[in-house]
Amino acid sequence: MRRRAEQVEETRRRITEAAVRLHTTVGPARTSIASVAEEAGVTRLTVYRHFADLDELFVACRAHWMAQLPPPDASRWPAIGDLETRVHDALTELYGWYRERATELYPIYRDATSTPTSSQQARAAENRQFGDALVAGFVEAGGGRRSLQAVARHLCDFGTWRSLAVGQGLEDREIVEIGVRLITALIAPR
Amino acid sequence: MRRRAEQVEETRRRITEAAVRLHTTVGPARTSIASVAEEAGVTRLTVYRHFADLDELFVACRAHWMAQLPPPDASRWPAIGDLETRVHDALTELYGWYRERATELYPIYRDATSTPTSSQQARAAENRQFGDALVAGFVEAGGGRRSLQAVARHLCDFGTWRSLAVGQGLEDREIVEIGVRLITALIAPR
DNA sequence: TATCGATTGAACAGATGCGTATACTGAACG
DNA sequence: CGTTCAGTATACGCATCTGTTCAATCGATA
Repeated sequence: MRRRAEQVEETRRRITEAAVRLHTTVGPARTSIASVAEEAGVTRLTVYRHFADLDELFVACRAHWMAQLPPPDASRWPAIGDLETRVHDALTELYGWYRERATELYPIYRDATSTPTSSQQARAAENRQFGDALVAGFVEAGGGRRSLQAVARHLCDFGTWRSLAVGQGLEDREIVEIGVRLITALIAPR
Repeated sequence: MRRRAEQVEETRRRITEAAVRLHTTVGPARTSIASVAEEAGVTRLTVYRHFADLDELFVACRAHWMAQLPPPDASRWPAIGDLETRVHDALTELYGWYRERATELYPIYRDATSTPTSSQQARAAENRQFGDALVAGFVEAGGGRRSLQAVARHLCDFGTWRSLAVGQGLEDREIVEIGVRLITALIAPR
């Protein structure tokens, strides 16, 4: 029963991709089971057969979407010893990914509260990893370490990038430069 | 027909305040005409009689809400000649207002897309005024003026304050300090 | 006291979504 | 070639919200 299983998987894939399409366009808040079924060219019942609810479907979507173009790997950032170089390279990498996925990322970011709690926590944890990797080895010293870590996380947030890139029309290198200046200004003694 | 008019106004006020209560708690996205009517202790028909649709109601709410505790007046900021002092004082004032209204402001900020276009534009314009007043007289010179203006607006955005205050747990004075450092770092020659 | 008008109460039709049930189709499988 | 089962077609009951209609109420007003 090889071919049979393949067809089932194919259907599941079509549903998943239809959901991805809706999540990244109209957004999770307006993505109903009915609309997913229609988008996938499938009956509502078929969707129910594969996914218990929208949350389960969302988690599958997230995995599918992330696998296609994974975000930067922050674990390599701390290896860059010079902080200015590190912030520059890391933010360039991260913002490049944000820009590439901006239109798809925005509806999910906007409708974050319509998203399963587990996914919200996953995104928050991922963002924390970015920020912490950005200033790893530097937060331990100095009195303003709370601020430094907070700013690092803020700089790695999609909302921050979007505010400056889309909202204010800045180019990535300009935003990176701002980030570098800010971090170095916070490290430097008053 | 003085008293009669008063009672009509009273009903309108009850509806408006009920809507404010819903907008600032469950958010505009989940505020239906039916729920407003119920919250106001009034029939749906009465709501229809006073407001054509939810957008009209929202605009009335916004005015009512703003009148009770108006945001800072940015027009006085440019008078502060010393940039560091100006940024410090202005951000302290603005962030204080944000913190005071944070819980009410958040649902509106989150459900911004469920909000009438006119209100969205009004909020955007207001934010631009804040940011521009923050660095008025300093953007004209220097090559990084685009960045400076963009950063100023970003610093005055409710989303920025919320990211650092609520998301990262910073106190207002810490955020203000970050803003001051960032602006001065951008002004200072490389 | 009679009238005007804001508000009510009840009801209608329509849209959209949910979750569930039934019987049917058709192709892969043994 | 008959069984199995993913997917279809259709339907039901339930919930929420929408916009509209009609008759009834009830108080301020002239």
